[in-house]
Amino acid sequence: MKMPRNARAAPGSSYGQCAKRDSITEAAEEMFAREGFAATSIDMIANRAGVSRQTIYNHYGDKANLFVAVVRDLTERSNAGLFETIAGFPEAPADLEAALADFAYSLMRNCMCNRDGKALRRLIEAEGERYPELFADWRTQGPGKAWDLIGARFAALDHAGWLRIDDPALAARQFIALANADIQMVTLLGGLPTEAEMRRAAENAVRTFLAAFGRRSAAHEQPLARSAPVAA
Amino acid sequence: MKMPRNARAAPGSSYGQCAKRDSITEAAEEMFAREGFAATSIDMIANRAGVSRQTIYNHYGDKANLFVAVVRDLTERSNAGLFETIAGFPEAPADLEAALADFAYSLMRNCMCNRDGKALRRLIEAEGERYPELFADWRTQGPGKAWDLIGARFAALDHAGWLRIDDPALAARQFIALANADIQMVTLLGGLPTEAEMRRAAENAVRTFLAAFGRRSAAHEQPLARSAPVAA
DNA sequence: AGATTTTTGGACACACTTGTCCAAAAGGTC
DNA sequence: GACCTTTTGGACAAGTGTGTCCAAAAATCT
Repeated sequence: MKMPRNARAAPGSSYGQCAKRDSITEAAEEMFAREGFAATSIDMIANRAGVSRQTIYNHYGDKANLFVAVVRDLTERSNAGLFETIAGFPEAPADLEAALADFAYSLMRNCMCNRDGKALRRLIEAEGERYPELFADWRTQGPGKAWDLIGARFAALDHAGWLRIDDPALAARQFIALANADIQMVTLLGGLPTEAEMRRAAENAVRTFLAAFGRRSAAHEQPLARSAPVAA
Repeated sequence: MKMPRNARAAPGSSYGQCAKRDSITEAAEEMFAREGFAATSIDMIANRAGVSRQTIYNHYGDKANLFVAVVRDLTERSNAGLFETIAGFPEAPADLEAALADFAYSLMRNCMCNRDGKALRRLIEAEGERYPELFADWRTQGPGKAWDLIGARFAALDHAGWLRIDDPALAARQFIALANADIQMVTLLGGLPTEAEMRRAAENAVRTFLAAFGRRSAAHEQPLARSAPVAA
């Protein structure tokens, strides 16, 4: 009985099939991200997945095919995590600075600096120019929407009197960029920042973001007395 | 007569030699950056350089050797351009916002978004994790020093009453990060932003930077009347 | 248990790449 | 022109990678 290959959570019958498939994609994600497309051989993937080489050809037919499957998988998971994280944007926080720092932290933790985010970023940097259509989906469905969504949240905070923001999407991009300021060097060289580094990066980013976009009238009488920043 | 290979600008005799060498490194830089180390073959480089394959082996002996030469070359040129650009940091500008925007623009134009910067970034992203020692020099001699230098300039502007900055190096990182906010998507996918895009990115970045670190007392009486940002 | 499907390992052809060797050609120097 | 160096092209061996074929083994379904 031939089973459809795209049924992800088939009940019992194709359990083994999906397990093999998943172990293959997982191994391929790791290897492609670490070594790049050209430097990763099918045998390396088969080895890491604990699977015969032929099984990979049975499932994916082709190295290129496996690669696009990996990219699609990574894109879906990455975007899903992104929107889940955005859903936790602070609504009407008691402490705006702390709430935004928490949000920035979880954005780093769950999206930019987790395994999927790192892998996807490296694949995009390595192959994005040669195969732009491969990542067109990611671009429009991921960051494009994220900027709008976060921008909308900022606009809401503006409307509620917490912030003063003219261009919400720009503010969203700058918020993320500031969060990246302290960790870009780590991620660029292939590493992942520690949780403490991400915490500090989030705090530094939000302090500057609020200095630029915050309304100073409410609780902070003297804008001069900003707390001393933590060296990164 | 055996000529030393490291004399870059030897007078007349080895003119041809250096021309060959340079055309090889130039071609290798292009190919390695575009295709990655593994996917670039010596024949492709020889072809692009208009040189026999054997000549490459005569000069560099090894593919790996050629690669480190490329990285070193790129690092040197990139860092030199970086410091040259930093030397143009505004001293006592009549219009601080315009001056900083010009500086951010030339930083993008001459460092982050030129050919060398793009090539180096891709090589680091692709091979930085596997060969960290290859890029250790770049990291300490390039961005590490740049942050300190730019930070010192910011500190001077603070001291002169133009800005209010607690952590100069952090401000430098955030300044660069803000400049990247609008162009990171373009560069990530392998492209280079247009000059107009870089101008707008610089203006957006500096507007937010000054909103966070600028002294509002001087000329701007009402901080509410920020000019409308330009959509990117 | 019997039937069906998937998986496995190994052999295979084919193409590509690296790095070497070498003799002929081209180029510059005195 | 004679001398020396570099360059060239081509042949070559060794290794590696891709993708296919196939029969035996294992797993799964009924």
